[in-house]
Amino acid sequence: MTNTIKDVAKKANVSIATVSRILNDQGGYSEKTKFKVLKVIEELGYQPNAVARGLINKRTHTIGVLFPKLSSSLVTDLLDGIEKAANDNGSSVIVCHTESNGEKTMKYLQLLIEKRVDGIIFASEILKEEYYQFVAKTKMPIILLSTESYAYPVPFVKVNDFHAAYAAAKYLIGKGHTKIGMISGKKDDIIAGIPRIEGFKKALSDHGISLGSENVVFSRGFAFPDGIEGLKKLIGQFPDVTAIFAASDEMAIGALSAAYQLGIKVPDEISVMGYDNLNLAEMSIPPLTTVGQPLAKMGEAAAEMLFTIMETGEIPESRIMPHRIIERMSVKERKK
Amino acid sequence: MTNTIKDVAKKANVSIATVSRILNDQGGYSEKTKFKVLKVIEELGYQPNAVARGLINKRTHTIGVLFPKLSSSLVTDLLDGIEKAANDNGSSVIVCHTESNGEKTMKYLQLLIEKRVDGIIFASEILKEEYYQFVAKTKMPIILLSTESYAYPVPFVKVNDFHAAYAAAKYLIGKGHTKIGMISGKKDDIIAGIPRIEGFKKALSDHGISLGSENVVFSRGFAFPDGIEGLKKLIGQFPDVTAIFAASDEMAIGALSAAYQLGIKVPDEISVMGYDNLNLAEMSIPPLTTVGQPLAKMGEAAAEMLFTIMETGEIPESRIMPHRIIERMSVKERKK
DNA sequence: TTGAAAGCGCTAACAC
DNA sequence: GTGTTAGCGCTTTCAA
Repeated sequence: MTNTIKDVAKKANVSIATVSRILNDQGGYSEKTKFKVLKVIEELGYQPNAVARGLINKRTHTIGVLFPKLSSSLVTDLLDGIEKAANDNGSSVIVCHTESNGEKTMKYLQLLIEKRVDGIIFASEILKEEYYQFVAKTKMPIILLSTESYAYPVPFVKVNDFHAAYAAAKYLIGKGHTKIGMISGKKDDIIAGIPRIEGFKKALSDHGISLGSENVVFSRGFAFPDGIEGLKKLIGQFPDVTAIFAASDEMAIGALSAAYQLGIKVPDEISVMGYDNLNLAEMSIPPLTTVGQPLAKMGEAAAEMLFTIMETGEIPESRIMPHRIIERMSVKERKK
Repeated sequence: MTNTIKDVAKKANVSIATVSRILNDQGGYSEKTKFKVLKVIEELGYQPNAVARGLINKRTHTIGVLFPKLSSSLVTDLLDGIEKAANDNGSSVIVCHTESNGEKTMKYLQLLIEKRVDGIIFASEILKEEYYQFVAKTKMPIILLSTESYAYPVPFVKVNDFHAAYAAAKYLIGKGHTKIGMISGKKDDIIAGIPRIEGFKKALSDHGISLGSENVVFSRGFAFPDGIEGLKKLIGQFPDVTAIFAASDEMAIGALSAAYQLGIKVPDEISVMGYDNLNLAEMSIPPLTTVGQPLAKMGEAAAEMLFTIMETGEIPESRIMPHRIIERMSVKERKK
């Protein structure tokens, strides 16, 4: 069995209180005792039991993160930031993979609550009423990451999707394009779907570019195959298109692939722009021009907001993180 | 404050022992009491405290995973499998990002031990003596994932890199290539470096293909830029090369990019083969032929081995997972 | 079928 | 400076 504070106390001929004090640097002991105790700790290879500490301190130094899926670099980059901030604050992170499944999500939420994590980060997904009520009841701190709630007062950190999409379309217009299409994600996704579509449309109409139903193609999701299909469909309904804005990098890369298959040269014949700035984006042929979200920073911010809540008890303000156009090689200036 | 078992007991007019029994389905109570207690639990929204349970049961239902980096789909796929298996076994997973840094690794190891996780998965990195001794002392179960130790008796799950590289080279030979180059990873990496290089060389020599120092190019790591540089260097020192085996998919994709920049057509002029079968591999242009590791399955296996240890106390056998050639479009048959 | 009480490993209030 | 002791929220004997 592993040694406990009792074993240390006994072997050092002091009380457990003294050992505890030394462990927590609280003062109230002589240098001599400290030295003696530390020596015994060393000899015994004693490791304080964080579970017992958590029970009494009501602080587990653990936060929980819920993701709809794990295998995507979008998630990984967010996680990277979360983990970094957590580590800097002496906390660990438990990852939960919900598969966008309501039952699984509830199960995980319950698990995290039972484990008494210090807070929860809920990422990249709609916060359903059921979820919200469940955690609100426990008063556990929660932050939304890369998503937001219109119905509940939960602080979030994300990019402004409308503005970012607007900026992307504007960039394309600035490059001389007027026949611009969009491969959008899910039409009814109120976080990553609608705002990007609306931002795109607004940019076109603000710049006097006419726009019909042929300009936008809808998909089932935001993945690679959706981009392949998207491009084919778009070319079919809008043959004049010279530039395409895809609602995710994976879709943009799918579009690149489809274009290649069809013998369409990017960016010479068609320009393609993505959204996310995943690692992928610099590895594609040609490297993808895209609108970047500072994913790692967003993850960090979310975790830090959680720590703020724990320390101050105050609910922090939501944070809109800046997006940025990342210019690479997939968009070409179009001569008039 | 959240309710405790005491509150439930009081409100239901029973002892906490009875509530505990009902919570744990242990029997020894009437249906009537059970019903009454369950009702109170419902009313109070009571959530058992897993921390207190962990303290007494000496089981936290949490495992820790150490990764050198988080932002790579290799890791994500492994994590995906680990999370799945953990969840199926009612456990959570804590992720730790070591950055291949010895100090950080030790700190994380200590953290996990203090948190009394049920076991540790150590992934994709050399198990240093210091690490091993530290966890061995605590008798905490540990599994190596996508790495192995020649010095210590720690069970592992991984692919046989030598065999896999051999298979890749043989595949290229089978396609009629005789001028075959390799963009290897780190020359002194005894897990992912040397075995792949040796497997590659062995395949060539077994098939009567002469082989000099110009056939292999070494890199600093296994990343995208290493692949770009690698291809350029290889072409420089081995201009006749018609097929290239890269020691990772990211490097292979780097090679694809470099070839594109140099105006070299893949697979028409040069065939390229990768290693890992990441998601990336099917998104490249052309889609990448590669040797696949069953990453998610490997993660699952590692987690399951951990649970086996906890249940039986026996150290399970290491598992060599099967590799597989994934044929896509980046390799072309060469006519004699 | 149920309850009282000890104790998991630790912290903190109080006493000396 | 140091020790004693009462819990944190739970499980588990032992008795009744």
